[in-house]
Amino acid sequence: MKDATAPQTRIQREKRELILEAALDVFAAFGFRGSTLDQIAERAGISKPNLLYYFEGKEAIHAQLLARLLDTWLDPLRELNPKGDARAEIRAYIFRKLEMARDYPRESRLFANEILQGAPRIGDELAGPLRALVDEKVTILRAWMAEGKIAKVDPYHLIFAIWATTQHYADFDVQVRAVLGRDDEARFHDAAQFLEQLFFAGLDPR
Amino acid sequence: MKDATAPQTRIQREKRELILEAALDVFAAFGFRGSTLDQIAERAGISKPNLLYYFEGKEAIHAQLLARLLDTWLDPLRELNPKGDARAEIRAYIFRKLEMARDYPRESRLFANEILQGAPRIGDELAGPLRALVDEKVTILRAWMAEGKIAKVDPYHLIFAIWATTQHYADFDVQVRAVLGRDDEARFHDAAQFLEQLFFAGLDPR
DNA sequence: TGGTCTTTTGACCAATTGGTTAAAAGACGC
DNA sequence: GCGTCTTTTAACCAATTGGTCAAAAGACCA
Repeated sequence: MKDATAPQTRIQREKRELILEAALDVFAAFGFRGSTLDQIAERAGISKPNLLYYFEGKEAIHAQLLARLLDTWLDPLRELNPKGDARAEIRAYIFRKLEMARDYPRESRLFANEILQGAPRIGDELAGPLRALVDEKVTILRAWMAEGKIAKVDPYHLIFAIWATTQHYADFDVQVRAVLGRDDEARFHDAAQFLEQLFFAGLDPR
Repeated sequence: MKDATAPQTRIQREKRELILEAALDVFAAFGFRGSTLDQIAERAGISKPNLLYYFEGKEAIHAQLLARLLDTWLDPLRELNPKGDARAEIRAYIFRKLEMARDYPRESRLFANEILQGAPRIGDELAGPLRALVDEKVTILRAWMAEGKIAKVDPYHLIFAIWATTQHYADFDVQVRAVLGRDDEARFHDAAQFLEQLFFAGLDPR
């Protein structure tokens, strides 16, 4: 085995998935260097040599997780439609990002860990595809601003603000929980409502 | 030596400071588990046994850094003055936080790493003093909202949004740089201007 | 200059790390 | 039931980890 390309049997696909699932837990919590193969193997319920039968090594598992992540992470931004209504499009983008923070917090933390550590493994991805996509969407935002559809603000920092405010609920989950109280089920509903107000009205009293 | 309480000689104070400085670099970049004493010793330019002459161990160095951090991290929020002008106070708070992200990015990342990993060492600090401080300031924000000084929004999520948007420039620095281009010196100026607009007017076209 | 206290380090240690190997145990078609 | 291929693991391994120790090297003052 050990060939990552085209896993064949059902059992191979399942085991690889099982390992990636366990690895996501561990890498998201401790970062690449802070995670160990023993931890991952134990969480996956298999032996370490068995784990290494399915993946070439620690790097390979991490790389696979990052590749998958990057593939879907930017989907919400890609969907920003220049032909749609400006406010509706931005609102939808914010909500999609917030949903991702809610539904895929481990992926968000995996990404946060990688960036915090200087993006040693996805630096090229950031400078290339990510930057290109952002530039493209910034053009759309600028057009909307020129048409008077939305306020004239720095479009780059607008995107950063959307990333920051939404991902915060995944990455800083422990802090949010500590402040709001143990299990606030309305958390994401309240966050959505707040972000809507913040981005579309600011703190100006009406 | 090895007694953390009351370091006496000048040389002791300097060496401990040197070590903490090096450790901040390393812990901020790799998190607790991803950092090694050899790394820290090398960056400090001393031998590992020498490092362990000044600190009890890896935990002790990390604990000291966190203690220091927590002591100053919440200062900006503490300064939010209930007797001041609502908008001016919030604006000042945002700017102070942004300044901290600019001037102390390593501290911000150290904190981010700790939270990302589930706050195993400062969980009590979050549930205790942090929560209490936030609750206190939320009361002030609610009063301002009742007086019509600022819009009625969820005050907790408002604080989260300020934390998220400002710390983003320290924690996700690599990503910000990759998107904006290598060395955008106006970055923090633009960020300040944008945040002012976002929080005090939103995206409504004027 | 000698004596004491502080500071520094080379040599070492047990535990853990990522990873290998060879052989055992299953799975599966016949 | 048999032969082959896949899957699993016990037993290792070299390197790195956090940490110790005893002795050397400085610092400082009489």
